[in-house]
Amino acid sequence: MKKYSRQRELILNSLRNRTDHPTAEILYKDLKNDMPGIGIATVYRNLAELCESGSILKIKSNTGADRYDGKLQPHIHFECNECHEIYDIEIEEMSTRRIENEIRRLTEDIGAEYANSSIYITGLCKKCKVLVNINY
Amino acid sequence: MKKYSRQRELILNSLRNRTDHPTAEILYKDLKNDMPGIGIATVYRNLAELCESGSILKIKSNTGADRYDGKLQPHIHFECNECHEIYDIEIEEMSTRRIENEIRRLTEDIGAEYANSSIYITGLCKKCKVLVNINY
DNA sequence: ATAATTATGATAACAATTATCATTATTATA
DNA sequence: TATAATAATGATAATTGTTATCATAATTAT
Repeated sequence: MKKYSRQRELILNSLRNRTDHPTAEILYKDLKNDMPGIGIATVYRNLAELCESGSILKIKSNTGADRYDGKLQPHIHFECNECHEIYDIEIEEMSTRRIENEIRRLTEDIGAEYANSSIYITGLCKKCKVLVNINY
Repeated sequence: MKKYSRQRELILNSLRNRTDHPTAEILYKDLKNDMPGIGIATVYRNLAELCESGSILKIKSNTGADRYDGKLQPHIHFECNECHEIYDIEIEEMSTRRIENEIRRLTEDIGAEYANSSIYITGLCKKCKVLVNINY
C-alpha cells in the first residue's frame, strides 16, 4: 500500500510552482533549500512514481538528462538546437481538441488504446536566431 | 572533409532495409553478421552522423536506449507501455500537411525557427490489450 | 606511390539512472 | 496510545547507455 511522504509532496509542489523543465539533478539541488537531507535517489524514485500516476510529465530531451514538467494543461515542447532550452508552446483549446482527436483516431486505427501523446519541436529559438546571425 | 566508409554505408542500408526501430546495441549485433569486425563505437558514431545529416531519425523511447529509424516518410511513433515495442502509425499526405502547418505556425508564433517535429503516442498496443484482459 | 587526413575498433571514462540495504517515517491494529 | 507491520528514505554501489581517447587502418589528395 502506498504511503504518504513529505518528500513526494514537496517534489510535486515544487514542480507545480515552477514553469521551467528541470532535470532531476537541478530539482534535487533546489529542493535541498527546503529539505537539506533529501537524497537524489528519493527524487528519482518519486519523479518516476509521479509520472506513472500521471501527476507530472517526463520530457526526453535530445541532449542530456530527462526533464520534468508539472504543467498538465496540454501544450507543446520546443527544444532549441543551439542552447537546448525547452520552451512551452501554448495551444488554443480548439487546436488541442482537433489534434488530440486526430491522434486518438490514428491510435485506434492500429487497434491500440490511447494513453498519452506529446508533440516535440526542435529548431532555433528567438534568442539564438539573433546570435547566429551576428556570428556569421 | 568527410570520407566514405564501408561501415557507414552498411549501417545506413541496414537501417533502411528494416522496419523496426533498433537500439544501437541491437543494430550492432545484427551488423556483426555482415561485418564481424565492426565496433560498437563506430555504430554510435555513424548513427549520430546520419542523424545530423538527416538520413535517419533518432527516437527517444520512454524506456531504455535510444532507437533509430531509417524511414523518412512522415509518420508517428506509438510506444506500448506494456511491451515497450514501438509501432509506426502512417498518416495520410493530407493530415501530415495539416498538422505540419499547424506546428510550423505555432513555432513561428514564439519567434523561433522550425527545424523538425515529432509526435509520440503512448498506450497499450493491440497485443498487450488482449493479454491485460486475460490476466485480470 | 606517398603524404595527408579521416574513420575505425578497443576500451577507458563518463553521465544518468536504478538497485541495495540498513534506518526512519507512516499507517494499521491491538 | 503503544506496538507491529510495512513502505519510504538516504547513502552509495552497481548498472546502463553513450562518448572520449588513441594507436592503427582505410580513404582521398598530390
